[in-house]
Amino acid sequence: MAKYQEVIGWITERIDSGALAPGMKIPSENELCSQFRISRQTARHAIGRLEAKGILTSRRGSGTYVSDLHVQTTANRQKRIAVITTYVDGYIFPRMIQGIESKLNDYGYSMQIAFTNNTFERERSILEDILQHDDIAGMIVEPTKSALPNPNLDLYRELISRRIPMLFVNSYYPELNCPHVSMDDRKCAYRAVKMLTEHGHRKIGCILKLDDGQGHARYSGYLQAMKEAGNQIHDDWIVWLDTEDLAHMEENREKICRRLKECTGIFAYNDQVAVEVIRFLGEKGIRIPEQMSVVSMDDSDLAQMNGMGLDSVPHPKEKLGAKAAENLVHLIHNAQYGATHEFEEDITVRSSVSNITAGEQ
Amino acid sequence: MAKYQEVIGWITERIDSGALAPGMKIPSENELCSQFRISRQTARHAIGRLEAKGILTSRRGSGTYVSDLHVQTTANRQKRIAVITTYVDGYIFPRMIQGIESKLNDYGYSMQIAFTNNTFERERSILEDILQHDDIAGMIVEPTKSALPNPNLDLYRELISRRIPMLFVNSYYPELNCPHVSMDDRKCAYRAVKMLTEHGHRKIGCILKLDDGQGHARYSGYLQAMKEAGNQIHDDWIVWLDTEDLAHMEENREKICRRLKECTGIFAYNDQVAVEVIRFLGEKGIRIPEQMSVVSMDDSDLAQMNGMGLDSVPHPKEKLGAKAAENLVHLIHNAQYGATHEFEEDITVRSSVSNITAGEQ
DNA sequence: AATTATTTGTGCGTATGTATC
DNA sequence: AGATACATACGCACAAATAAT
Repeated sequence: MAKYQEVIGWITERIDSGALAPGMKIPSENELCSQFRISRQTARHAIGRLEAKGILTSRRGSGTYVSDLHVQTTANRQKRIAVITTYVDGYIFPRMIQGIESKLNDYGYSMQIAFTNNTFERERSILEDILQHDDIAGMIVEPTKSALPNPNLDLYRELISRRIPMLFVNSYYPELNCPHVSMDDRKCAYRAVKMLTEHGHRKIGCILKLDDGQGHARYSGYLQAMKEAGNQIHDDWIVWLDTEDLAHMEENREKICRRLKECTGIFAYNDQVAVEVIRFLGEKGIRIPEQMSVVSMDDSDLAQMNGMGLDSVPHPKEKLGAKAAENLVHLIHNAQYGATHEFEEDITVRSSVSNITAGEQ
Repeated sequence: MAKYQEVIGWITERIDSGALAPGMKIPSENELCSQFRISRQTARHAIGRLEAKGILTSRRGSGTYVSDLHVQTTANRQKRIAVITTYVDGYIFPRMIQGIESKLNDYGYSMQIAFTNNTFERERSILEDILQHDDIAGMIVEPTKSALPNPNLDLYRELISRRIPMLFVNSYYPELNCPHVSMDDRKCAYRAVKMLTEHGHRKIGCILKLDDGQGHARYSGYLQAMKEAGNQIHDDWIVWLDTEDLAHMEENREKICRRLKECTGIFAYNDQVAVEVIRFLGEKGIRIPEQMSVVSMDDSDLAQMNGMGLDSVPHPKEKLGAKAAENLVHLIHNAQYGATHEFEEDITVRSSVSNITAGEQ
């Protein structure tokens, strides 16, 4: 290894470790000479290389300084934000993306986007691509299967170590300690289930998603509402589904119908689940809301489609996307900014919940 | 002026003038020494500066060469495609975008996206942003109001002069002579209207969009089908709407109902228009298809929503997006590639068209 | 306000190593 | 194998800008 490369290594290490902060003066050429026992030309060679890279700045008569990090980042990293979501087509996603893009645009940022289809493989290849180019100013990520151990945390950590501001939406990876913008899933679920208990329902089942963090948070809201109302909870009434189940709901048809047979009310993970369940019940001749009350979350288009009048807690969609974009921009300008925000929404009342009569209980 | 700067000036001038073309070898260090009567260190200093900038490349034992210009440009322009569409939320857009992203990803490209909301102002600021950064490998653009004179053609022409491969989707700007991937709007509209004529309809009205190129092409398909069936065409039966009208359909309610009063069939520009018109008719007690047959285009979710069984010519959505992405990638590798493709689709038959009885004619 | 020490910038000489042709 | 060309390294001298005295 060449001597000048040793010097380069020593300086870059000290910068990375923080011993040499941006703006600080590095040892003078002569000091490096005696320190490394090299000639001044060799020291100059090392400094020259780092100066060409933009890492150091020399001022004649004064010294050589570590470049201001801000100058470096704004030069390298353009005003482009990488957005990663699970899906784009349908449900709440287009409107959330619309909210992100629109607000980012207000702040002069452009948006680069990719979709994981809720698979770890795609998430990994997207992150690898971003790491390879390393030319973005920040990231907004909707987690993939956030309730399962994520095999791509190494890449997320690498991005964080490169000081790329990162903000999660809808859910978050608890291991990463990054800010997130989402619904307050626990509280919103609590309100949805409370809607049922206030209408006299005691036997309330729920269908949840097991691989998303939201599923766990919403479960906790369900438990709270049930406990508060003094309702008993049967494990049989709680159905856990994963992403793959949602794509093949027919397979779970019998299980769901059997498990919820005794219930008078159902809390569905989201509108997509609610619509399927209502269809299953309808095929068995069970009418909503007369024979079964249903509450759900997200208040998507589905909640009003096909004559559906589903009571659902609205996902803020554009509003959430815009808030995420806004907070990320703040985070870019101030790494200490408290960017986490959770929306508390009230359930939109339509016609999928009825009062329980005494006889039914 | 420093001696090494004179050398730098001499070399850069010879590169700019073309005397030193990319890939050519520059004089050796020793030759520069005698030529400028300088020491070898000074010559090395000059070469080192230019090497750091990426203008020269030294190869030990061989010589110093002018950097291949191609290497420079591909280093700048990463594998990122800029996508511009009018909207993202709802209708056919999410699925089209999904198709683009997925296929681009297969080819190793990432996607940067922005939405014009079908306004020239936003389109302009998006294009300005792209021009400023100049770091994309190609563009996929859904035109904004393609049937109206576009005030942003200067920016498109600037992008084209920078040899950025560009492909349009859904429609195109006729002034630009760029390839496009879209439906064959004329032929698809022809088939939709033919569906009505084959069911005996003679008095067929249509509601078209005047500011999109598709509106004009679909009108031409309508004319062809009507002419072929020997049907008379009344100007009164043809209603032209623009983007702003679509956002305030109520304002056009009376006009539409009056104009189409005598018709037995309607060809709607797309499902969004069809749904509104069917709602207007329903409010006047006119039943579909008994009293009025309706055909439409795009076959979006709307065509099956709310008990609708709309006969509609399907927009290829994902398929179209994927084809656009694929053809753009071909265009990037071969500027002469014939990237234009028009999909011919057959109408999806549901239940919004009925046979005309002799008495009704 | 002038002086002085420090620090980087420019320039030259020499020597040895190593890859290429 | 030898000539050529770049890579690394040390030595010195002086200029120009800066900072401290």
